[in-house]
Amino acid sequence: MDRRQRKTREAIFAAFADLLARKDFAQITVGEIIERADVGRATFYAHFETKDFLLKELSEELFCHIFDAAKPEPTEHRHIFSCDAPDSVFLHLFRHLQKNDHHILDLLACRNNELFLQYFKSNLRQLAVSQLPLFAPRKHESLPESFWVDHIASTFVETVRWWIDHDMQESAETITEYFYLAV
Amino acid sequence: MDRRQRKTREAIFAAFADLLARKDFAQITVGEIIERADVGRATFYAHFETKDFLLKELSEELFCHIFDAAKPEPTEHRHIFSCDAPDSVFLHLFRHLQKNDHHILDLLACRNNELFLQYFKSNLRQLAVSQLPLFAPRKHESLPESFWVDHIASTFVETVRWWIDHDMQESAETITEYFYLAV
DNA sequence: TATGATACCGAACTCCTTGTTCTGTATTGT
DNA sequence: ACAATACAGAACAAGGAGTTCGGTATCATA
Repeated sequence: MDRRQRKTREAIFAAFADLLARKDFAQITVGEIIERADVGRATFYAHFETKDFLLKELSEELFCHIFDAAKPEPTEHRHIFSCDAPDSVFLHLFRHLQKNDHHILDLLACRNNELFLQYFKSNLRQLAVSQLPLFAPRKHESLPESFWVDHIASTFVETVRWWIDHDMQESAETITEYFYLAV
Repeated sequence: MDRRQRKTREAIFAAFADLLARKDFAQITVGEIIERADVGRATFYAHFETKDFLLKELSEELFCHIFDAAKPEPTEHRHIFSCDAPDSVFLHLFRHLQKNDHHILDLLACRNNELFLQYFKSNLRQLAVSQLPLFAPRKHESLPESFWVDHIASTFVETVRWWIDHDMQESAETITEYFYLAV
């Protein structure tokens, strides 16, 4: 890709993420984004069809990053990600989130972004399916799998939100413990 | 309150709820609302400061209705609302929702309405606090209460959403069972 | 039934945001 | 050096939000 394109794209992403840390998605205007990104109006629309597509692409990029880092390698066996193992996949995720290196927390803290949540949960569901046997098999048998998977994904998101609302004072390990206790 | 005011207010609420069943909150314009409600533009703004305030007031009215119907009477004892009791408060809620008599399901199914969810969860948290001792005391002791309460409220909302997504084929009793198993 | 207050209608208006189109300029890869 | 392409920036049309105002209908009260 052209270096100019890359720089413009990154500038828009950065400006957008900055704004998301400050205000809700719905309140952010294209005018603000291009001003902060120092980019022409036509340029913005050459890169992103609409503001919603910008959020969509940003979400995809963020999750591609965080979930690739968290997913277990295919060569590894599942049992090392068991609930109490210190290197649980979810502990990895919580640790990754704690660093907030890609503004994911800002997107989660900001409300009015159902699209973002859909991506998050969609990725989490995939993860949950692979981890399903590790979650209390007793429940697993008496609940529809889709319900169970949804519940794990939702609980993860809500756990992170609770963490954010409490200024993330707990360690990633403690939060992981809460998560496993709740789910 | 003046009869004219009441009628106008109700017409706007009805039109708004109708539209919410069809499209997302963000996509609904004031023009559509007043056209469907057959009400003048200035009249709308005489009743509701903005479109967001309309959602706010509608939410308040809906929850006032549904939670007043669901809350246990102060004269009754808490223990009759125990987990397995057929007249659990949450079963009441699920039954009430199933009827969808006040368009609450439409508001839940429609995304992009974080404000509505805030009201829902706020009410649910109050309910959850009063029901707390009935939820697996083992967990209760090892988790912060606010986390626990949030988790119950969130799980309820997500359970309803799962129900909606699956066309509400399950009975209210079955969903209540799922809810208690998950939480 | 007369009257003053209040709610409503509807049109015109301003302001803001979105998304498009255009011209000229700068940067890229070759 | 050159052709392609990405950019800036301004001007533009379209549409929604919220306001203002003069005229009309409905209310409560006497």
